Amino acid sequence: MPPTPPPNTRRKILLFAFEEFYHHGFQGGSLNRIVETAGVAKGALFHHFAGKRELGYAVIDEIIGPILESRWLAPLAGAADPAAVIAGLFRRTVNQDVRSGSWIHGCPLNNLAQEMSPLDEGFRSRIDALYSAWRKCYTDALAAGVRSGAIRPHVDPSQAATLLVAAQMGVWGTAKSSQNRDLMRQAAAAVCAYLEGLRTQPTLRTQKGETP
Amino acid sequence: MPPTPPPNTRRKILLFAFEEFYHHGFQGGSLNRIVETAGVAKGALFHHFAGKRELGYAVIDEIIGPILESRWLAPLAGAADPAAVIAGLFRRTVNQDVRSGSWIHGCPLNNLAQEMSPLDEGFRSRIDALYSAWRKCYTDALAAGVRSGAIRPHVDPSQAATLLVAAQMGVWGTAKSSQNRDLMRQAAAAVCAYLEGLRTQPTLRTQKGETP
Amino acid sequence: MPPTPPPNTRRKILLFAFEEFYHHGFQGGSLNRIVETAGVAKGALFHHFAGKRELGYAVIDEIIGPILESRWLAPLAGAADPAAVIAGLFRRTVNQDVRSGSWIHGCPLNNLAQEMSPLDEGFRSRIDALYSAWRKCYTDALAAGVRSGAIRPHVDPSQAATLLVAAQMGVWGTAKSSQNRDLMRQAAAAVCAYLEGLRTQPTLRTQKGETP
Amino acid sequence: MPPTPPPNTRRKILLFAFEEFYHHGFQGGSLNRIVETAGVAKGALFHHFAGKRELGYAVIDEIIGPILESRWLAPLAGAADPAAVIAGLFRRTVNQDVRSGSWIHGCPLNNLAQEMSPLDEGFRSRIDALYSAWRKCYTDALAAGVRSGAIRPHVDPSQAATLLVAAQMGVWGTAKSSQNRDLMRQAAAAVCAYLEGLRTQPTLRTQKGETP
DNA sequence: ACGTGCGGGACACCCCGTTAGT
DNA sequence: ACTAACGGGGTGTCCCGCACGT
Repeated sequence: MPPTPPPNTRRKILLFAFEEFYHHGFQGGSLNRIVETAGVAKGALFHHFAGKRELGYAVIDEIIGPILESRWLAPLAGAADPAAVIAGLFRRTVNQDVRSGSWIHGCPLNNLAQEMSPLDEGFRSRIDALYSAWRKCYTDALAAGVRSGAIRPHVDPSQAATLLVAAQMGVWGTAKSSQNRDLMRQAAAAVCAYLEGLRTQPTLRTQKGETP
Repeated sequence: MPPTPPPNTRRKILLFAFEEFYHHGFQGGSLNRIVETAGVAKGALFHHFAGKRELGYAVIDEIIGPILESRWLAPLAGAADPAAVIAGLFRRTVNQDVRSGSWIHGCPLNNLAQEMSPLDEGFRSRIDALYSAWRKCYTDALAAGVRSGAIRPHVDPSQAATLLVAAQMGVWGTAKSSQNRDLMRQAAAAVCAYLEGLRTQPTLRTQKGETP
Repeated sequence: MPPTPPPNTRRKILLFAFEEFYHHGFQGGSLNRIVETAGVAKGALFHHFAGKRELGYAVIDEIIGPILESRWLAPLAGAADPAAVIAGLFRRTVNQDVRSGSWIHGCPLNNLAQEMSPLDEGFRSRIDALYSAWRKCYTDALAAGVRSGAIRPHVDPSQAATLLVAAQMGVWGTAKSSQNRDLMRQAAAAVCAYLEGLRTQPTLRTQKGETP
Repeated sequence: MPPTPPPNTRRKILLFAFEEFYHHGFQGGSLNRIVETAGVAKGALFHHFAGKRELGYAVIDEIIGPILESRWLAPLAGAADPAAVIAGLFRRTVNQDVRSGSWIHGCPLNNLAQEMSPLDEGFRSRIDALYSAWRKCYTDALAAGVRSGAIRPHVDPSQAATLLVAAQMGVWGTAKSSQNRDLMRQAAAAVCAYLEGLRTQPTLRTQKGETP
């Protein structure tokens, strides 16, 4: 076990590549800029990654995937009231993105999805795998909710999950093109209202993480 | 009456530019390819448009805007049952896109929105104007429905319109990254189910243009 | 005799072409900019001039030549004390150029000479003709001064004229690259001192047109 | 000790760039021609220089500056009779340029000065620095001559230096636009006569390197 | 494991010139 | 006399990728 298990050039490149592609798109992103801002040489990049495309793949696998897992999937584990938890995630993430300013750049996964899915099968399959996992997570949680009685019985978990993921894309897309905080909040509120309609008892309105 | 029954090079460039940007994105789109496939010279392109960016603006203004108007906005004029009409538009357009194969490339407007909104204010404002018009059209139609009794009274037309437009983005985004016809249809069905929930009397399920 | 002998598009083009080439050089000058600022169409330019090169020739023949004649040559006609008159012209023109701000761009004729003489024989011969006329004018005036006794007898008029024209180039060149008014004035003063040394009697220092 | 006994691509590019700009001007010079004649790739050029402008800067700093130093400045170091040395430099350099044929293209520094000084501050300041050094060198040498008695006491060293540098511009400018060897020699002779007038004792007329 | 120098190729841009037409 | 549309070609730029070297 080395003291610093090398300065981990590879990880550094990945992080700056994520930023670059997030801000300029994949095609518009520049490897030169990445290595410059990361403070490493071109050779280092090509030592760790076979090319620009493979770097993009790695960004999805090693950066975006884990973010999705920790932000959207893990919090749902064993949720008693899945619709309420999902609504809470929406509200919390919207607030986080508005505060951090990253809401202007949209959702990293959706950005790559829209830009690269039709152009490269490697991107498409990786992105699709993440969205599939996302839908499956929601589907399972909602199905459990139906069984436990927290979700209305007539709800189709799979269909609702598909709509919720699609709506997530749409909410962040709306934010990006409108650059209007209120509109983004309104879109998120509409999703929350839809989620409320899935629940059995229309209980207390507010979840944790609300902002004034 | 123009001097020559115009060969309308400008229009030809616009159409091929739309195709190019639709298939490769704006940043990935190549002016060389556009003039090559359009069969015009570089000089002609730069005679009609000041540069790549202005060509992109013109594509939005003169191609995408009218498509949006004729496909999604005009059919809603004076609709007695707006939720049903919107649901019909969804089903019809999904079917059209699946048949034409264009569903793989997503929604032209959404593509540009995701790629260019944060990078260029000219793109952002034009795209936002179209989405705003879209939302306003839905809002007005739903509000009229509330007044006429076709839409449930507790529905917030503006919020529902925002969700519907966001969901449209999401449906086509889902299609693009999954390249799965059934998933796209499921997403569209979820939107239609949501729309059904907005209506006062749950009448006969099927609109024109349904496919199994 | 027409009232306005057409709006004289040709003349307008010439004047704006002179400005353009004066400010951007001939190679760097843009015909598009010329016709744009002149408010005429490309066709008009190519109707009056066979091409960029011929336009440049016409600028020399019809704009720069007359300016040279009226500013530097005509005032010397029949001068009793040629060295004093030439010195006065230097001082006056330096002051004019400093006031008008054109000193930063140097001498229009010298600019074209340096840029185009080795590249195009048409330019070179026209420019050389103007400089030859300039030198001949000085030579004749100095020779007359020698005969009249205003100029010291041992002075070689031709050699002195050559030096004076060369020094004029150098003064304006110095001004352009230094962008230093004092240095330009110092260079002009050195030329005047040289001229003073050509005169027979070192009389009163000041000529007309001095500035404080 | 560099890794490989360096093929010194950078130096090769600089030399060919100097030639290109000397013959076609900076704006008229073509990077394509430079890399082609130098036998290097475009990428190599842009690896060593940030762009055309920076390449031009480097040509001034690394090629023209040293030439000026070695040809005009260094020979004056510790000259006992500065006016005679300067006159000798003029005669020698004129002869060199006539023999090599480069006199047709004028003075590389003056060419760039006339073309680029008003267009780009980076060029202007670099060029001005060289001319300032040139003037300072002459000024110091003449001032030393005044102190040692080799130069007449009433001579203003600074003013004379300014005139000499300006005259150098003019001599080479005259050569370029006239393409007349005799005229160039006459102009140089006029400068030498002027220099002779600065000296205390009018000694033997001829310096080394005279040609008929 | 990582850095330097370099290879080509493609890109957007824009320019000068022409032609068909009024 | 004057114009709009158009033709190609050339420009500087810059990018991705590789082959050495340490």
